[in-house]
Amino acid sequence: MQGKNVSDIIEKYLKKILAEDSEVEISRSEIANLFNVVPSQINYVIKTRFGIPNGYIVESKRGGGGYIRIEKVKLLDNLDIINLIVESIGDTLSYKEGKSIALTLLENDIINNKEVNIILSAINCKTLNTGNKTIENNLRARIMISILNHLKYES
Amino acid sequence: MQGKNVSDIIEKYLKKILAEDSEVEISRSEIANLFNVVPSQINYVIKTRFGIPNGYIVESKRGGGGYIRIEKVKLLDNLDIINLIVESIGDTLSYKEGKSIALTLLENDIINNKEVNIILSAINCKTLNTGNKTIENNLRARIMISILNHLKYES
DNA sequence: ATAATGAAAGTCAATATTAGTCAAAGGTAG
DNA sequence: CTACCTTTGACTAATATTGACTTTCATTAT
Repeated sequence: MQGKNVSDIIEKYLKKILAEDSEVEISRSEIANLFNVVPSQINYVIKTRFGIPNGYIVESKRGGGGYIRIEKVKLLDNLDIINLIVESIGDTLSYKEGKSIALTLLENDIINNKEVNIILSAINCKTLNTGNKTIENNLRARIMISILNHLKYES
Repeated sequence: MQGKNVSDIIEKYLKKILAEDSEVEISRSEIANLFNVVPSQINYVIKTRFGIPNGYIVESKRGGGGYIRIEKVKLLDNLDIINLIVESIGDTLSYKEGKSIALTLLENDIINNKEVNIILSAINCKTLNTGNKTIENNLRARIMISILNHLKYES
């Protein structure tokens, strides 16, 4: 979240706009130029910081008049988004992705700060470590899905 | 306890900042350089002097713009109860036992009903099933202990 | 209409830049 | 001497940056 690397700065820039507008539409090359980075870094920023787990949906178009549009989704307006998140998990989940999901739930007032911490404790790398990363990620996915499914009915 | 060794000096340095700011963010290599030690010694200092028992939480990020952030947290007054429960768990925990722990926490106003349900979702038999009951119970113990440890403080 | 062209964005893998782990070696207190 | 703590460094892991190559789409030329 700090500003020592360009990806974080670009993330902040975009989120600042999204804090007011619920949607941004950018030209990849323009933004890349603005921050003096290679165009594909914009894809990197989007992929790592604006996925469904983070509460964003991204659309884009190539060719002439191309664009990238980032939309902030609201879980309360549309509980189906939780299903999207569950789908995006599939059967494997890293801690980082799990954390993004928990923070998205927090932002949408589905859980509070204490509950974020409970969830993060449960899916923690140290906690879930079994010596096998694949098994760990499968387990984390199952735990997160179980929690999400429960939240669907209780909130 | 005095500054005869570098680890103590680094500890003091960081705690002096934390006495005013409740949070420090450092670059591992910079601090290592500042005190003329190998980078991994910073990890040693953090591990031995800034753990949860000491009232600190540590977050970090690798790669470009990486950092280590140390946050001082406020320990809560339910410490004794939670410590007792943690000790009673050991390294194995059945779902039934886990459920009674969650209910004990509820009775003591350490968590609320929703939080009980989140915990139960996480330690559920179906969620944690790996085909091996022993492993499942070990895992459940680790998850519960991790959650309990985080319930000791506020962030 | 169809094909060629150019202007976007996407993918992926190599490289760079951090921090983490672990165990061996070196000190120090009792 | 022994047990514990500190220091060191080789190896590992995660994250960021870069650029060559690919795909998609609108426009222009035939």
